[in-house]
Amino acid sequence: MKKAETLFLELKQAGLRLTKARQACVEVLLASRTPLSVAQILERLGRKEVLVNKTTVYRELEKLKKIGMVENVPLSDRQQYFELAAHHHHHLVCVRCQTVEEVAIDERALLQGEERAKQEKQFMIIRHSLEFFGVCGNCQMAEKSC
Amino acid sequence: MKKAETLFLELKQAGLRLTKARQACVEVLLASRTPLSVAQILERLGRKEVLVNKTTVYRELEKLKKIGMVENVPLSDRQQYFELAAHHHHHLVCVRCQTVEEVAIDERALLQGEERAKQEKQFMIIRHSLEFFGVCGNCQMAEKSC
DNA sequence: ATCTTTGCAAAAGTTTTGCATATCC
DNA sequence: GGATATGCAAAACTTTTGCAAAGAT
Repeated sequence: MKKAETLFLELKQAGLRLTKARQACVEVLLASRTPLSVAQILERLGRKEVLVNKTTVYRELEKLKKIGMVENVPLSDRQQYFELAAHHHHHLVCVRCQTVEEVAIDERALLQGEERAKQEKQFMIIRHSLEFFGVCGNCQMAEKSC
Repeated sequence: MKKAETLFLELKQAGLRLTKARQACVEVLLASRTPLSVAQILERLGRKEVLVNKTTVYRELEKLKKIGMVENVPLSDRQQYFELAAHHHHHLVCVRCQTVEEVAIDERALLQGEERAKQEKQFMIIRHSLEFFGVCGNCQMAEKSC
């Protein structure tokens, strides 16, 4: 896993200044095993005692996306979720309790799909997103006991 | 492809009444090759001269989802996209012009991922969602000419 | 007749914008 | 000093809710 210092260096190389808010946003994303919503990021910034306005967080994430450090993860249609691009992986989303876990996948099949997109549709693929939706173990148990 | 009549029958079997609004929503989804947002559905209902309130459309889609006829497709984090479950496939999204195309994929790799989720994480998988993001042929050409 | 469905208006939640001020290099 | 970044308030969007009226079986 990339260290914070490495990411900060990338920021400077991309021409972004090293501000408190920016560093803290990156640290929060780096420390999270799962994608985060803006609300979650704000909450975690608060815990670090770095008070940042939500507008700033939105703008910050937009900039980090632009330089390719952060990616959107379409877990929900109501709200954006973000993760470090370095964290890219696939997700297991519980439709009951909304927990998100990671799952390993053989990416070869996806590459095959990307290849087909390139050849048949002249698409230049930038990234993909694969999510599984279901019910986690805990929620299955909770349902049984009803 | 399923015909509208078949779907209407399924509605009745699920205990949903056959109203104008409901029929028209199903027809619009059936006629579309790509997932639709609520705004798009409203617009197409308008073209069919079936005037329906947006609240109704939201509620309708919720009911159709509940009986498994419709699915959410997480193409965007800002707004919901819906498609008939019978249309399930994978998408190629152009990040410039937002066009959505379909792409064929060997689903075996996904099944393998679902299997792993079941065994390692005790997840009961309901569905998956796979999207590719990139730049379509048209937009690539448009960019070159700048 | 009854239960379902609908429309409307208002509320709630998320994201964006404009502008003045502060901060970084 | 000059460009970048930030906070605040307000606006713009999407989605949800409550309730009374209309429609389907």
